[in-house]
Amino acid sequence: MTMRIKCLQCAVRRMAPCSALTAATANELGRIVYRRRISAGQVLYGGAQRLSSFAIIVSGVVKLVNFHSDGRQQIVGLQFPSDFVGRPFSDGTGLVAEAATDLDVCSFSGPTFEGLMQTHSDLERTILRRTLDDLDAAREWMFMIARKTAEERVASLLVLIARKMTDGLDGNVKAGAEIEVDLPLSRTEIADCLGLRLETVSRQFASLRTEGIIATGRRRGLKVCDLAELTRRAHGSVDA
Amino acid sequence: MTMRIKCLQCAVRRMAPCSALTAATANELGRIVYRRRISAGQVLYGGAQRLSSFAIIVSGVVKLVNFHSDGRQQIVGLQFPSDFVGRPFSDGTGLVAEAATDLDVCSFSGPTFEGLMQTHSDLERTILRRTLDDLDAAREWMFMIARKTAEERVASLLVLIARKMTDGLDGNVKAGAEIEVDLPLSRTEIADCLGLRLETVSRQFASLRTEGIIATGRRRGLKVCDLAELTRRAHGSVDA
DNA sequence: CGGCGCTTTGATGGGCCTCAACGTGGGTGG
DNA sequence: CCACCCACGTTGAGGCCCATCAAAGCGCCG
Repeated sequence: MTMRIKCLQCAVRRMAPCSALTAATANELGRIVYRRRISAGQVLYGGAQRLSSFAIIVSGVVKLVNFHSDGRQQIVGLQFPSDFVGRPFSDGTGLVAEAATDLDVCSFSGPTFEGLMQTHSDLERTILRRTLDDLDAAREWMFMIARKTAEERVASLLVLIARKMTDGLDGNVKAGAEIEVDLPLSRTEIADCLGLRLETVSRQFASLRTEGIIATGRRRGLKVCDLAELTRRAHGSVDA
Repeated sequence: MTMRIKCLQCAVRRMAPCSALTAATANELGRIVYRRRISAGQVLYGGAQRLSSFAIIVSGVVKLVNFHSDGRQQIVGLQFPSDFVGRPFSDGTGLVAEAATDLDVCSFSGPTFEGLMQTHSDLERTILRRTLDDLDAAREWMFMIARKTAEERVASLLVLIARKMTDGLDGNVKAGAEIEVDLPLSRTEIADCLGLRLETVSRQFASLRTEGIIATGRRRGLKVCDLAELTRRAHGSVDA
């Protein structure tokens, strides 16, 4: 009951998967959820311990990393507030979900959540829809990595981040306005996202900066001065 | 009834999604399925017509292509016999599923199949599991494209194809034996898969050929002479 | 202040792309 | 039957984009 009330006040309620559920299922979820703060660098699932838990992000960003034995690595996905994080029905596939920033999440134990999925088909359907969207996004991202130039990739990612980090906010995102965000990723992580090296990313930042399209703050600060031009440089958008 | 009998004789019965269903659901599916032959180049879903249908591949290979307005394109997935082809709950995402070879499929009309998914949760669960596997595969593939060298990519794809095209066959695949397959893709399509240009693919074939690891037949013929070495060159495998 | 992590900038080289020409097999029609 | 064509594959030469190696700048914290 208290849980239900909390959910009504939740910052991501409109977009989160829970909003697509029947009242009965939402109620069940409310009984098993626990709110957690997770600090940057912690692993949500995967890795050596074969962690298995599920979460809905309330604030913060999660990165999905594909590690390779020889040291090469690739970030294969990013999850933002209201996204669902977890891999049902698997003991991990070499993929690691790691907090890129500090997080607030609604967390569920693995077995409990999977059990609920089997008895409540609306929950299962919601997860299926999310998974299909993730799959579409992954394939868009693949195109970006395989076929776009370094500038296009950096621009694409910045547009994505700018959009994800500002929606949910009040009408601050009026077209043409400058957008200021704190990047959730380091230069190295951006490079890991885009299939580039960090030096290349840095050079692309410098290039966009001298052209007045973006401005960079001290550490992870970013100001998008000309979103329209940045979008143009991206030559097509990605979705997640 | 006749359908059920046909299913019992189906070549992909063991691995296809239908085998994971309850008898009742399988029966329902049997009532709406129709067997089709599809010739290479035809579109299964996506594209201008916003086609929506679902299929289980009995024989042949389907490619999922991401087209871009400026001509760039990328193959973001391959589907082999027993795989499920379709995109539920969407009118297409710019992705096109196209027959890479002639196909035999069990086909279902879009709305009918989606309706069945909503009333039969075991079907929905099966599709969810498939989708999760596809997502894992897509992310493995992403790593390959982003981080592997040209030789590693070509070797990875050849290992994948050799495996997919020979399993389901009788014990022909004894370790160390030579494997002969007909490639389901042209050089251009292979390049589209791997984020390379066709000339680069051709050169990698030449290099592997002179080293005696593979031999190439007249057109699409391929003989893997040393699967162990080819696997080593791949530096890690991909799954679909 | 000095050490450390992250970012920036520079110099150089290599891997793959690009453009171009040639080879080859399969189908066609006179 | 064979000359012709066309799609596809192969091979070569050159150049560019990005990786690599190296060093210096900058903010942060002890």
